[in-house]
Amino acid sequence: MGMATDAVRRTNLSQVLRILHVEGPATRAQITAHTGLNRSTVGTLVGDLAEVGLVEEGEPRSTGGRGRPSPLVSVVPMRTAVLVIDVKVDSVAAGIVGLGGHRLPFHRLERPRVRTGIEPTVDDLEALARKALADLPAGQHLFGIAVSIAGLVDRHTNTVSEGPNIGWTQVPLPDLLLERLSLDLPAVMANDGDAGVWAEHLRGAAIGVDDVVYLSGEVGLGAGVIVGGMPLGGAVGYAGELGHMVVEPDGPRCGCGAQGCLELMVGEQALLRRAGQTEDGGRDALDAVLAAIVDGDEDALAAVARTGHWLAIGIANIVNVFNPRMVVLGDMHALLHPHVIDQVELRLAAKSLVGRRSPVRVVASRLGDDASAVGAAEFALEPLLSDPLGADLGTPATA
Amino acid sequence: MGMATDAVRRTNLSQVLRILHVEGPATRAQITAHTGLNRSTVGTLVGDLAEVGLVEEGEPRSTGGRGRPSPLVSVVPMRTAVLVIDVKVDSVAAGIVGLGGHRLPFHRLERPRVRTGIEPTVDDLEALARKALADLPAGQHLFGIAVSIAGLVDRHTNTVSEGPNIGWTQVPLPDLLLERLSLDLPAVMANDGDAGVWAEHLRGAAIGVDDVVYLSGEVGLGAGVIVGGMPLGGAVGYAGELGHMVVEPDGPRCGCGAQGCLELMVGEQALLRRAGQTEDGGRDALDAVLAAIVDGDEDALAAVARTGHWLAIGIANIVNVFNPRMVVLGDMHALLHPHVIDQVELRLAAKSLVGRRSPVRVVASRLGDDASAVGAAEFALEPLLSDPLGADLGTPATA
DNA sequence: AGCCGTTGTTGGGGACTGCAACAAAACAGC
DNA sequence: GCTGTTTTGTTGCAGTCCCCAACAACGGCT
Repeated sequence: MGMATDAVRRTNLSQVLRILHVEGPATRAQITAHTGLNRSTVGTLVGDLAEVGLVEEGEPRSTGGRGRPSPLVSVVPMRTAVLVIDVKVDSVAAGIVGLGGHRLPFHRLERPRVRTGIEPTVDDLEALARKALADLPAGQHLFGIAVSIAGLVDRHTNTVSEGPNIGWTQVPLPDLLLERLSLDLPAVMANDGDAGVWAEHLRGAAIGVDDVVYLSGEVGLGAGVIVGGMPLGGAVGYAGELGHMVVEPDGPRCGCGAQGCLELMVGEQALLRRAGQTEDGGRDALDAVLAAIVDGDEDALAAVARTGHWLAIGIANIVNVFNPRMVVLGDMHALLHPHVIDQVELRLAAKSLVGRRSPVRVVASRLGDDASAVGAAEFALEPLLSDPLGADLGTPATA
Repeated sequence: MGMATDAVRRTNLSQVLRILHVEGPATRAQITAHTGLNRSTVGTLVGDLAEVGLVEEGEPRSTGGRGRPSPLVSVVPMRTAVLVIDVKVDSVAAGIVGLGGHRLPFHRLERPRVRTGIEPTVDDLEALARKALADLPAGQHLFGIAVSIAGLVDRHTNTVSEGPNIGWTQVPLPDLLLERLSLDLPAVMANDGDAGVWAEHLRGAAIGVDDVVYLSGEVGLGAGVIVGGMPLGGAVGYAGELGHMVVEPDGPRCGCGAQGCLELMVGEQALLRRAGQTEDGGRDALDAVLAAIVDGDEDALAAVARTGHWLAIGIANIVNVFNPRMVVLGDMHALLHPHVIDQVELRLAAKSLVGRRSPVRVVASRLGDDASAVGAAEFALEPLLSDPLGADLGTPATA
């Protein structure tokens, strides 16, 4: 891979667009300071990006300081957008996310927790996607489609290799959807944990933190990891299945074949069972447990403490493995955060080789339910951000 | 960080030197094919590198094919070298490693497994280092010093934050050594597992494999991880402490404060205890157990099977976490490899969500004892490889 | 009103790579 | 033994991109 001079231009264009995309509008002067490039260079770069319609210039506004006012440069939010599909266990959603992270309200559909087949789900997704596409003003460019799903995703083939809690195998979901929608667009699919941590890293609780682990308990335990600012993928994209780390070899059997996987010990079903609720009570049962905790109910407190115990073991392991600066808890575990954080921090301080020496912040998610969708959208936009002028900007929507 | 045109030159020089360093001598034509750069560009790049003495040109030699013979370009092995110090539990060593991975025989000193203090060890290291430096022909350039050590290494401060099996805390080992040797050189220090996996990746069992985990059992369980071709470091360099992943929460107490850490279950002491040897028998006791296995001794076989059981659990966890293409076993576990591989592969196929779908090769180390030293040397050479002309080539040795 | 400081713009220069033509060196065939 | 072919290294030229310096624009401050 030799590097030619044109790679310089590509890299610099990419950097400018990425700054505007991630950090919001900025003046040319700020871009200059941020990149270290020359004023004149930044000028031409912004000009090139403006020419293809990716960015635009606002009116010069006085900042109160001296000197010539600098116009704010910002991305054109909906000029290029992606269609996002989010497949969770308890709900499915679709929406439009534009450059700069601007997003229209998602269309979300709660659904019963039965192991439904593929077809009914795809039906739902198609309907939601059509609603989302209807939001897109005619003439706007659709750059791609992004799917986030709770399951193993083979990133090379864009197929769901298995959703242990959904019951699918080898489903080329993006292809199915594109066919249903009669669209021909680049597609990406990501595991919900991988997408979630990327979102929290770019626009959530972990902004500026380059080593993060995200744990998000819905029915299983979704997880995602960022090391050195880059998503951890592994050989085929299966990395980060932290929920299937065995922490109790004689524990209950897991659908994955092992016994005592972390997700069995800290998952929703375990908590509900410990609290005396029906395991499959879903969100209602969980709310009941949380209310009981607030009321000081002893059984509920004991149940949460038990979950906290295992969560602390799991996080301590994770800290020893990844030495992150931050652990973000999403979904159910975000709700449990205030009730388990003491246990977790105590264990990190006392019983974790790495946690004792390298401070770790354990915080709740900031993006909540939307994290995985936002992250998937960012993955889909990546080709555009890497090569702003070389990437095909997509066709104007004509639906 | 904006990219200027000079970065192009730096990158291309770096790439050419790296090719020669890692893959050995090559013709200009091969470099051209490998980099995708133009013939003329490669010519000037090689010329620049030759001018500062980093590479040299051999005689043109006919390859038997048609066409003008191309002279082999190769790095000048000992022109720039690093002094490597390797601190293991059972031995310490020092040696010289030159560009291209060429190394003079290491000076290794076995030592008793007592928790010796810092001073005696540094005395030994100084003596070994002086022997190693004496190997270096006068006039050769010493580029830096590299230390590999079995313990937590803070990569920002170059200190040993703790060697659980050595009993040190907060020791700035490279500084101590440089002072003893009256040298003033750039220093790097690395955890033995991190160095080991880097070595196996560049010059050992994992060449060309970009997602690798290395497990090396001496007294504890050293580990190192490469994800996407880059070493896993984490926030301060403590990542990869896989030996302190808790796999048996009610298990024996570990020096780290937790119970049931993996290294307690698969480490040398556990094996010796299970086999009826004294726990601190060291290499002799281990050899006895290995011999007993070959003889078919039932107790020994049972002991190894028990270790294999836990190793399989540990590796299955690791595979779920990292989705590697390869797991390399070093030191004691390399010796155990033939006796445990079946258990490990069985578990990966049956009880690992990721292992079942993404093939993992579990192999024995190829570099053995020298892995960590070789890897540390590569870390020390990194600045030179990244910026061949900008890096200070160091002063000619005058010892 | 005039000066100052900051910012954007423009023209020239330098560095680097790619391209094309030419030279060098060995093999194959007659 | 000679010539044509093939592969490789080298040289001069052109294109691209960034940096630099000078100049212009513009609002605040005195």
